[in-house]
Amino acid sequence: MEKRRDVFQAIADPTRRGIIALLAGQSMTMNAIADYFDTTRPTISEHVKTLIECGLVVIRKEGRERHCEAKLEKLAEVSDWVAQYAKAWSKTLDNMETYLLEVSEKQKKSKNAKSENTRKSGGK
Amino acid sequence: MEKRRDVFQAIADPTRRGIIALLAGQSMTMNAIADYFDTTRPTISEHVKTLIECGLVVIRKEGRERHCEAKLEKLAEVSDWVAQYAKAWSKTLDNMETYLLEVSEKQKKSKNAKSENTRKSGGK
DNA sequence: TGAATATGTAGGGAATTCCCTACCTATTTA
DNA sequence: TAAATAGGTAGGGAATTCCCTACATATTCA
Repeated sequence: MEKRRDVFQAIADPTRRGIIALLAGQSMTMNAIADYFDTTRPTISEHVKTLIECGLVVIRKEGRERHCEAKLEKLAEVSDWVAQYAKAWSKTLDNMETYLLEVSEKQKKSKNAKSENTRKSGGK
Repeated sequence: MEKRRDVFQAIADPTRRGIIALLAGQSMTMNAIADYFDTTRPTISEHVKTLIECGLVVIRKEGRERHCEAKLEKLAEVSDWVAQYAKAWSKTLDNMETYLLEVSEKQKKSKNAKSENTRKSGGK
């Protein structure tokens, strides 16, 4: 019964991409997430579980609540995979480059004393 | 029973990602593709069909042969989706930026044959 | 403590996925 | 033209996915 739990599989489902979109803005409880969708709470719970299992979401317990936080570093696996084929479509490439440059410029300016990124949550 | 045929679903399958990897280098016939995998030819044929249906592959007929070509612009849908969350993980962001800059430099200047693949071999 | 709240999970059903073995058509070649 | 070659597709089976309705557990509140 071993299911395939990789990031590619995780983001294949539209509802899970929706959950990611929600959590990217702020962390939310299970119920709050479920309110955004037509499906039932248990179903959302399962989707979040899937996201947790592949490292895209972590849970912060707070009393009886579970606050779900996006942990989107794992999406790097996807962008790495796509990036190796980026040379095939230069137009999009330029857009992306521009976007990324812009974002990282902002980051470099705003944070100076923070340069450790050595996480090891679910790493492989 | 309409199946969901979107790019996210298409790249969720490891074999289909393998086919994309193959076709990114050069176009190949169905049989040639099938030779690279353990699965049977009909199975590969189905996978390619899926890729065609979501626009990642096109077919050029040549006699009784079907030459499959990668048409990876559609992957932009994926990279766009990922890019909107890129600000969340700066480390990977830098890698990506570096990579993309490098690639586009090559494009802007000229076509030099320089292939350093800093791929991580630890697939799964 | 008992009720309400937040969430997890079991069990199951319908649809889909992934793979296989035939079998069928189209094209090339002997 | 018959045989070989390239490829498509039907039919089916096993596993997985996605969703649901109970039901169970933990925490907070009255």
